[in-house]
Order: sequence, then structure tokens, then C-alpha cells
Amino acid sequence: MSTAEETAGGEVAPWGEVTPDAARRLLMAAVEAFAERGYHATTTRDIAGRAGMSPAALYIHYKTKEELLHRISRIGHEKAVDILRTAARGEGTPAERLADAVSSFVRWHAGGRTTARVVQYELDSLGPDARAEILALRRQCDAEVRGIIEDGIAVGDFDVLDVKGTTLAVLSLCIDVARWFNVHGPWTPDEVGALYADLVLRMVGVK
Amino acid sequence: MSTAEETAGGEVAPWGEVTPDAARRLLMAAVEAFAERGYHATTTRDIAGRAGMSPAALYIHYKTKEELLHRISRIGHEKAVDILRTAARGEGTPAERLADAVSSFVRWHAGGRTTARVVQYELDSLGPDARAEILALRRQCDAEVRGIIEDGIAVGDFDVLDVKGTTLAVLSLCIDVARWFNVHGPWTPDEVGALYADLVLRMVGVK
DNA sequence: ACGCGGACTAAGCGCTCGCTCACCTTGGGC
DNA sequence: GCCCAAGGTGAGCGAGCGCTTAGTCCGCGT
Repeated sequence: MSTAEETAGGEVAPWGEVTPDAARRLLMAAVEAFAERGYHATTTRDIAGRAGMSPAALYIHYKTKEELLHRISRIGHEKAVDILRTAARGEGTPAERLADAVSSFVRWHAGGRTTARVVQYELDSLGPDARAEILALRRQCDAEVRGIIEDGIAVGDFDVLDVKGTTLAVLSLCIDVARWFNVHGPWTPDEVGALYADLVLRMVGVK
Repeated sequence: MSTAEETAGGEVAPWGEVTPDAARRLLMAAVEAFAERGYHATTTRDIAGRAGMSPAALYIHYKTKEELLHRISRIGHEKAVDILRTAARGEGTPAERLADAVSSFVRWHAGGRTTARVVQYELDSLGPDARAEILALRRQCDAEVRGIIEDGIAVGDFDVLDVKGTTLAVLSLCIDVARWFNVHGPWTPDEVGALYADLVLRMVGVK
């Protein structure tokens, strides 16, 4: 494994870009803690403890606890945009690209549930400026999915009543996987990805 | 209006069953605060202040801050089960009952977004016992929706690959409305309900 | 007229929070 | 051999937390 690492939960966590090593360990510890308890219920002592450091060490690498959440959120959303963009701009029919986008997006939410939970559900704990930056990335996610759906309608492959509403519903469905998915449950991330790709193709009335 | 009241946000809040009056005001204040900031970021002083009382008054009607969340969660989930059960046991074809269940469930999540947010997303802040009680109610929600889908398959009206997965996806889609719905957005709760009923009928392959 | 009990408040307790500061350790350049 | 910057620690500050307690207020039965 070159750029990805295994967390205690067995998830793939591509935090290779975060340096130095101590900063990365703190960030990964924060992801785990935020996902388990939520941002406000997590203490800086808990984060530092998980990373095997003293509480004060956190402030050498990050200015505040909120900066940790901000960094996690930005990196995670950039990854989300990347996944959707890759699928949207790939080859194949709109139906194939939509299925690809949904299955890979869902796999990311299920497989990296810990990270995805923080990224998707702790947004409101950010301050106004950081929040605005993240919301811009979310609009990009929306635009990529909407683009595929519009392509499918344009070539007559899809039958959609409300493009905006359907786009929102597709993204909502995928994102909520991070809330309910359980590693010890009956499905693997691949299986949920395949199931959801089928459901979404039905939603857009693919012929 | 006999059993429902209007909050500041213009939502219908059926807290008529909560007495005495001061206890209900505190509970409604807690719903607002929890929805805005989350359970852990809300202080008992904030709740009491919104209800126009001193911080100590809270403890005359509730033993702890967590009891407030528990009561809100139980009442909300009972309402959710009630909505789904009414639709599931109504008359009409499985497709009509499923559309009815989804549209009314979505209307509740959109129209009572403040309440639904707390009910659906602050569950993890409950202690183990209270959480287990609420999870039982959630399983009832799942059973009602699954029942309709199984009926539709039995009479040959639906075409579903994975009953359990599709049930989960339908509920997930509805629940996530509470996360993104905005009162000042482009849709009314009725419109989202109608859109989602259509999408769900497509998901189950209704003929 | 009066006592009583439930509703409510002012004050504050013990604790933990995010964060800081003075100090310590270590390794590479000269 | 010595120095110094970078990275780390232990102790603890001020603030705000959930919750308690002692006492006040007020409507009501008698």
C-alpha cells in the first residue's frame, strides 16, 4: 500500500498527503473520535491520547480543534468530488457513467464510513468561513451528478420528471449510507454499491 | 388548531400531550436548540433561556438534559411509526399504499424538519438503555415499509431484487430529507413528498 | 385569615473543557 | 563539543458546563 493506510477499523484512509507524521496521526485520531462521538462531544485530550501524545502536542500542529475538523472536511470533500468527477467524465453511456458514479461514491461512504461520517455530518460545527468553502465543494458534487443525468435525458436514455430534485435524491441516498452502514452488517461496500447503482438507474427511468 | 401548535419556525409541532405547560415549553425549546446546534453543543442554560425560565427550572420537570432528548426522541419515533402504520394498513394497492407512506413520511420530515432532525440524527447521544428502546421503534418503521413491499411482490406488482436492501434505501431516502430540507428552498413539503413517492415507485419497479 | 405544597429563582459547587506557557529533549551543522 | 531550532511534555489558567441547594413566591382548600 503506497498512499493509503489501514486504520484500526480496517478502513482505507488516504491521508498520505498530511505531513509530518505526528500531524497525520493526530488527524486520523480526530477522524475516529469525531465519527464515534461527534465533534462537540470529542475532547482535545481524547484526540491527543488516541495519537499517543500529550494534550498540548495537538497545538503544535493545529491552531484549534476546529482546524482539525476543517482539514478533515476539506480533504474528504475533495476526494468525494474527485470520485464523482472521474465517473462523470469517463467513457460509456450516461447509464454506465451514472451507475459507475453511484457505486464508487457508495463504496467510499460504506468502506470509509468513519471518515465519511465526519465529512458529511459534522459540517455544521464549522465556522461560517470554513463552512462556505466546504459548501462550494458540495455544489461541485451536485453539478457532476446533474451533468450525467442531463446527458442521459439529452440522448433520450433517461426519463426524469425533476432533474434538480432527482439529483438531490440520488446524492442524498448515497450520502446517508455513511449513517447506517455497519461493517458487521449483512453487506459489503461492493454489494451496497451494486444495489444502489441498480436503484438509481430505476429512479432515472433508464430504458 | 386543536392538538398541534405553531413554533417560531412555522412548523406543526404536536406536543399537546406534554404537560404541564412549562414542561412543554422547555421541551419545544430543547427541540429547537438541539436541531440548531446539536445535543452536545446545546447548554441547559440555552434551553431554559429559550423557554423564558431560569436554568434551575429545567430540573423540576426533567431529571437530566438527556431525559429531554429521550422524551423528544420517543414521541417523535412513535409519531413516525404511526404515520407509516396508518399508510401501510390503509386501503388500496401496494403501490398506492407505498406512495402514501413515502409521501406522508417525507412531508413529516420536511414540514417538521426541526423535530425530525433531532429525532433522526441525535440518537447516538442517548445512553444505552434509551437508545435500545428507540431502536426497537425504528425496527417497527422498517417492518411496516417492508410489509408493503412484500405485499407488492406477492401480488406481482413490484419487481425488487433485494427486499431488505430496498426497504433500507427507501427509509434512508426519506429520513435524509430532514438533513437537507430548507424551508426557504425551492420546494414545499408536499412537493418533495410527491417527488419522492414517484422515485420510490420507480425503485420498486412498479408496473 | 392562614398554612401548605408545588413552581420557580439566585447563587454557586465541583468538574472538565479548550488552550497556554515554561521548560525539557533530541539531532544535525560547524 | 556546542548550540539552536523543532517537537514534545506537565502543570495549570479562565471559562463554562450540568446540576444542586436554600429560599421565595403564589394559588388554593379550609
